[in-house]
Amino acid sequence: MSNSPATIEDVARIAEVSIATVSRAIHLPEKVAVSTRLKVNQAIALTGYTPNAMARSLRLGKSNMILVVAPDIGDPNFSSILVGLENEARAHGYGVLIGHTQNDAQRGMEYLKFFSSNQAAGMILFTGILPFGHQSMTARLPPTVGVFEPVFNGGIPYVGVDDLEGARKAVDLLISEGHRKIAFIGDARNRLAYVRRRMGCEAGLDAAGIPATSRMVIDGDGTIESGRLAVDQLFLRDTLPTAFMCVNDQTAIGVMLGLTARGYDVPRDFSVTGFDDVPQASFMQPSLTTIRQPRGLIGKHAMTLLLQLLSDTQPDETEILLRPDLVVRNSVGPPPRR
Amino acid sequence: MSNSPATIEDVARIAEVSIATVSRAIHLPEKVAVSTRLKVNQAIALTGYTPNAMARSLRLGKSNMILVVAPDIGDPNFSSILVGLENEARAHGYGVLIGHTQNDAQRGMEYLKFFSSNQAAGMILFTGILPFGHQSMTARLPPTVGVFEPVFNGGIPYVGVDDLEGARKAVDLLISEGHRKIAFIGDARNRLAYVRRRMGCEAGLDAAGIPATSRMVIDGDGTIESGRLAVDQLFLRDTLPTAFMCVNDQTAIGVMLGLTARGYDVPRDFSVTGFDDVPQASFMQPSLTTIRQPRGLIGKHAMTLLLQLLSDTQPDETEILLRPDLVVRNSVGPPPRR
DNA sequence: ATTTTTTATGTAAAGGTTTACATTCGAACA
DNA sequence: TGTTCGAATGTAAACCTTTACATAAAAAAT
Repeated sequence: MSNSPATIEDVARIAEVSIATVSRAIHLPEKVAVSTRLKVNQAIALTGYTPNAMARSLRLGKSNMILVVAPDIGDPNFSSILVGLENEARAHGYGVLIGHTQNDAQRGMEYLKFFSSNQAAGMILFTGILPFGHQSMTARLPPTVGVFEPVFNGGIPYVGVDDLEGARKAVDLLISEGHRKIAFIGDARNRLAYVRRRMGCEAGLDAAGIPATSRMVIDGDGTIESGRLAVDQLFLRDTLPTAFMCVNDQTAIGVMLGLTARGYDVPRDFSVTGFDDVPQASFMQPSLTTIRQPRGLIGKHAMTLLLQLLSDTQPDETEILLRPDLVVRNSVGPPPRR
Repeated sequence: MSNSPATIEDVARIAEVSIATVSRAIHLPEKVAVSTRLKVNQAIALTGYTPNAMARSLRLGKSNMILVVAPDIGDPNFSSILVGLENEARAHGYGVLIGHTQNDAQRGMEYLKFFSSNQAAGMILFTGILPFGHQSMTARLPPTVGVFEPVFNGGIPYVGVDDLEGARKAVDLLISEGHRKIAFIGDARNRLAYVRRRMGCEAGLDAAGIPATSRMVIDGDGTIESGRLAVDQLFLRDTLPTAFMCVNDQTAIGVMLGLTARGYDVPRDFSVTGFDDVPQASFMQPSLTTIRQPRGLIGKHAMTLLLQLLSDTQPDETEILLRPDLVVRNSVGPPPRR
């Protein structure tokens, strides 16, 4: 037992073969005679040999790490996807490296070092914006898969949820409860999620024959605070909605807090729906009716797609939209009779 | 512009120096003449050269990755610490690799490959148990720092919160509100956090001269469900407490749900305190009074400690206990008059 | 002016793999 | 028996750094 880790050479010496044979016994076992293979395996067991991944990566010019970049790794929405990503990666011998940008392009750029220095083979991106300052680099993009939002650059596959269908489910629930005056509370209009969710909402309203005059739209920035503000803005108007369909849970939580602060009861006086099903949603009082993102699955699919990309397999699809589920809780009821 | 990334040799050729000089210009700039340094830097800029981290690690026998192992990376408690860890690591040129064990020793073992294959230099461990099956491996432990709980093996530094002080703050609040009959709801008795928090609780009760007969203890497993069960168990007794001091927030949430389900109002009928300040705590109805773990700081300190270990500096301390803060919300009030 | 010291740079080895190519050996074939 | 082929193994180069050691040149000391 030496104190430094065993190398392929140690194994070769003990098995009385050349290092090439050891390497082959590991990676192309069918190319080496059964008897030798046995000797090699015994030697490996004896020495506790594990191939040095650095030497391997250097030789192969390929790393076995996947970089996962998110705006905020503390975000609960992010962390549950991470589980799916990591499981899938590990199952294929890859490790997961994480980074967060805080929406700072500078920060994003820093993570590119992992590619130029060969430390990562591919990237999972949680934001629609590529962390690239210079367009020039776009040419040498590492294999990348987007999550949640399509990446702002053609040709990058992404995995998300069918926003349109999800939004439709939410608005249909409200309509079926009898709501006719529905406000859509959005975040940023340039985000695809916004566009799609709003389209789903409008489609539902259209189908129910609800006139444009009964529809309201307020945009914020997707935070709890912006939900609160949206309520304030609406209360300045002469007509109020009976239901708030929110572009995400944070906004919905803000809306509920805003309504509660004004002394109203949800769902007696107003109904509220969210989108995402963040962990807090079930702990709100009342608990929030929302659309669930199948987060574990999203992670799994995204990683599968990336691994396909890395193995030069043409990926099956370039856009995977998973089916979102309506989670009925207690923030929706029939509109009050006035 | 070749399509393969520039190597040190490309830089050397352009700068008209040897590769050794380029390497030195990067790592020991003071050892190379100003004029040459300039030439080298220009060549680097021109080629966009980034050192190949694999070759570097191979040569140095050291990786620049830190493995972070947690039972569950989806845990919100975990993810906010991750932010602190990652920031500190990145600031020192290290990357963060993540893994989760689901409390499965087998899984834990898998992550050890990152060390035997030289892919990680050190480890941050979120559970008190080392992911080692064979004791024999203990000898060759990678540099490790524990978080939250001390690692079940002497000599491994750890960063956590002063449980005793935190618990004391919680129980003192309850006592100052007038509570005399206080139940401590715990998780597993063999966990150090349990022991310390309970000691803090008892110390407060002692100081207030509260007799043993007014103290109750129920143990569960730290989940929401076990909090609910604890309430059920207590209601089978002849004397009830007026306040529940819970070993963590999950338990406290369970207790609140259990009390609410029985038709009681918190804090009118019973007071409840938690420990941790998980994100949900502020969204409960009523919001939960609890002890905050300074998570970002914990992560930062843990990584600092590990980096010291890696640079062979004798770490300043071997146990860092951060000061926990009492977060007063709405789950505590005076005991009801009966 | 000569020797010694210091400073700047270069040469080459080493780190652990993988793999193209070369070699050996036995089996199959004519 | 001699030739050809295939299978199994070995040899050595390459991947890209860092750094001990050697060398050369310049500065300092005599």
